[in-house]
Amino acid sequence: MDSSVRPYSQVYEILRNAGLRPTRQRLGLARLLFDSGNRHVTAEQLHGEAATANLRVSLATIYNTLNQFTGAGLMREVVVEPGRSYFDTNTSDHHHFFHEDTAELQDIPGDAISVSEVPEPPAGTRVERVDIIVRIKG
Amino acid sequence: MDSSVRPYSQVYEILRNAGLRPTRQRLGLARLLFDSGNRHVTAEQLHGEAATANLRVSLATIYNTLNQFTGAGLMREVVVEPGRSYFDTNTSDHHHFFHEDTAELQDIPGDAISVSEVPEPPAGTRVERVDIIVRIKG
DNA sequence: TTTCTTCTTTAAAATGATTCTAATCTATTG
DNA sequence: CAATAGATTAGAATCATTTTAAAGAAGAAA
Repeated sequence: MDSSVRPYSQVYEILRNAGLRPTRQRLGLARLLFDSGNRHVTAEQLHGEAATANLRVSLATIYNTLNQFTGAGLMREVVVEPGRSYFDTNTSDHHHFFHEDTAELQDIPGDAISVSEVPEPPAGTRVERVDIIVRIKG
Repeated sequence: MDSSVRPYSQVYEILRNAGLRPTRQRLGLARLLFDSGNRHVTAEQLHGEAATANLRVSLATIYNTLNQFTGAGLMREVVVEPGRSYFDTNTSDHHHFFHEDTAELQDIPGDAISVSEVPEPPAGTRVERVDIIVRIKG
């Protein structure tokens, strides 16, 4: 149980359970994403962090991985701005503040917000998810 | 008060009030947008409609116009999907259904939805707007 | 009207985010 | 350890949107 090995074992399981091969790049990215609380990242951001962490990963792989993680339910995609995607490691039922000045996303804590009445969806459809974005300015 | 002139007079005023020169393309687009109830359009869609209506407008002008109308408060931009922008002619306080299958936007009628408690924004910020997207599937 | 100035439109190029391609690697299985 | 199925990569391609610079139209002044 070497201390340099332990950090990997957690994300290793996450990947196995998601049916994704635990490759070097996926393990590294998973560690960056899941080892430090809830995170909101763009592909470019994560690419930069990977470089800083001496993890060589191409941008294409960042996109693949982010999409695979999202597909596997490990992350959620949050759309707040045209032309940029944010990925959120918090998959529980929650909503967001979006700082229009800094383009940063922030979780709205706990039950600090909720919808009083989810409206009846049009006939023949079902509600998949409700997204609330509270846009704020400095 | 020729019937072929009347339709223009309404949008003419809209543009004047917004401080935008009533050019041929802006008048035409305004008519497509505001003359038939609330609409949700993408730039490409509007470009197609303009062509159908024999209004020659470049795509760059469609984008310019949509952004100017939005800046002037005549429309609202609704972000639901990465990589595509919807513009809504309904600027009143309301929210949306988003059909994930057809990628169509639909207004949530009247007060059929509301936020019970808008959470306290982080210190030093104010709430600019609250967007609710109810994602539905067929 | 004619002219002048300013704002608009436009085609085409540029940009930025994301996806695809096809070749090269690597994890897993036998 | 060899075979194979899946993953990674650099670079090209794509798509929506913005910019550029030049030509065109609107408003104001004369």
